[in-house]
Amino acid sequence: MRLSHFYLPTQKETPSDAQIASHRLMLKAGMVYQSSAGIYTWLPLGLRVLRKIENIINEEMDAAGCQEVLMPTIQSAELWQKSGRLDSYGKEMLKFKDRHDRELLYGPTNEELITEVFSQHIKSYRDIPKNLYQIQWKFRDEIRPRFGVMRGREFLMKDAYSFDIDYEGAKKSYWRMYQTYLKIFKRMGLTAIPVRADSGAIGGDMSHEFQILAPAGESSLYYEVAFESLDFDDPNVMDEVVRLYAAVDEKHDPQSCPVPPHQLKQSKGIEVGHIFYFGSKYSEPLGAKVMTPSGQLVNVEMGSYGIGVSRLVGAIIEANFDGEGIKWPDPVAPFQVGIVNAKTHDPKAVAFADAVYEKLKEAGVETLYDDTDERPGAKFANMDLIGLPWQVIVGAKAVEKGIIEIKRRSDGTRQELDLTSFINQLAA
RNA sequence: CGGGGCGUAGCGCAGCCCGGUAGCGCGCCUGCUUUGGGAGCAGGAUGUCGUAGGUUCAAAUCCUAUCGCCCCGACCA
Repeated sequence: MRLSHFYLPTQKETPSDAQIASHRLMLKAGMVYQSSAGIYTWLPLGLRVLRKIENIINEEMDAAGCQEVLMPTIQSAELWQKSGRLDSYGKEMLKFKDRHDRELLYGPTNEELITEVFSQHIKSYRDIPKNLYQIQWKFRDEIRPRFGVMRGREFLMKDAYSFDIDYEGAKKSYWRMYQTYLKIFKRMGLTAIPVRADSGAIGGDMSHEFQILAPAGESSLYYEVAFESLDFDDPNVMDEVVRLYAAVDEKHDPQSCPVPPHQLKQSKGIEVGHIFYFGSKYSEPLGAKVMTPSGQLVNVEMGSYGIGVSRLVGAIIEANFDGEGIKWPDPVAPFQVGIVNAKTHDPKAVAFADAVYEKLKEAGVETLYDDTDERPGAKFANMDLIGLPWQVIVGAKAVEKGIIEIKRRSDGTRQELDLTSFINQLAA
């Protein structure tokens, strides 16, 4: 993509509304535009990151045997009456009426709807277990939205729902998701700590929140220091993770905590995922029953599994930035490479940079080519701000010797080499 | 929902107390110079001063109402 054709409204000055780093950087880097309190327009750069995150989630969910569906954002209030949540969910739920005076709502979550969808066709134990998920916009009318996309009113969420014949099956589904979540967050370059949690309005017995450690986080949690030295590539890591202690502060009782104080750490965390087991809480009132092998009709056993997709964009930035801007982990970066031609006045350098761009494109590398007439300093500052993992700088040596300068955004290291070597290095 | 703050050019702000018809920086446009870390000079464009009433000869400024946004708290993924 040529920058001259790309809509990237970066800003030099810090928007006054932004309090935390990720919010400030997302506005400065031209990723989002605030349309209302807690409601954002995603601009091209931000949307690319959102899509990267969605893709990782899709891949891992599919690999875990789940199937994607897409439910509507607007739901009938009638359904929520059956589950009893129409009133209990409270003012966070946005309700309105259509022209026929029928009450509708903008879905804050989808347990009711998915249960109905499921029970339309699934009647036998032979058809389960199943795990259906979607990535869809939700609306929760927060009292006070804040921190940009980290606590918006409208937000993109992956919500999955498992259906099993009995508790044993449901437990298996639960732990499969637990493991899948660790993989998903790891692929995004994050270390997520699964903490025991309250199940809140969703309800249920077994519940874990997945927290990213960050000072800007809104949750307070306690965890065993051993979490910090976990090797997530170790195949046995699951046993280890499950054994370790971690809890949100409401669930943490210093009296009964099994971990001695010197092995316990306290931190702020950003909740990026939450999984629940809730049995027949929704299947019973909504009549979702299946036949067992012995011919009995039983309420299906359910769990639900959320990931804050749009929140993750903010959370990843909170975990990866410096004074110059964002430092995207490779798997979620909007582009892998940014090309800066530092000699826009030199036709040979322009031709060289054009060629570099074409070759990277041919090699299938996602590239943003700053082909504008800005001065080098402005281009460098802009590249650092938007935080692409690699910067390719075309300067005097490119024209003379065919050597390009490569800057790694994450640690600032630079190397000089030819383009082919760089492409090979990317492929490795 | 309680407490506080702010709405003036695309962004950041001054002007308001003490009414006299709007300004600064960045950005944007033109020209010349410049060209490896957000350039310099010269010229230029851009405003229903959030909205609606009111007071006044005259309102960005004073009064009333209203809408929006932000911060702290409580609440929440």
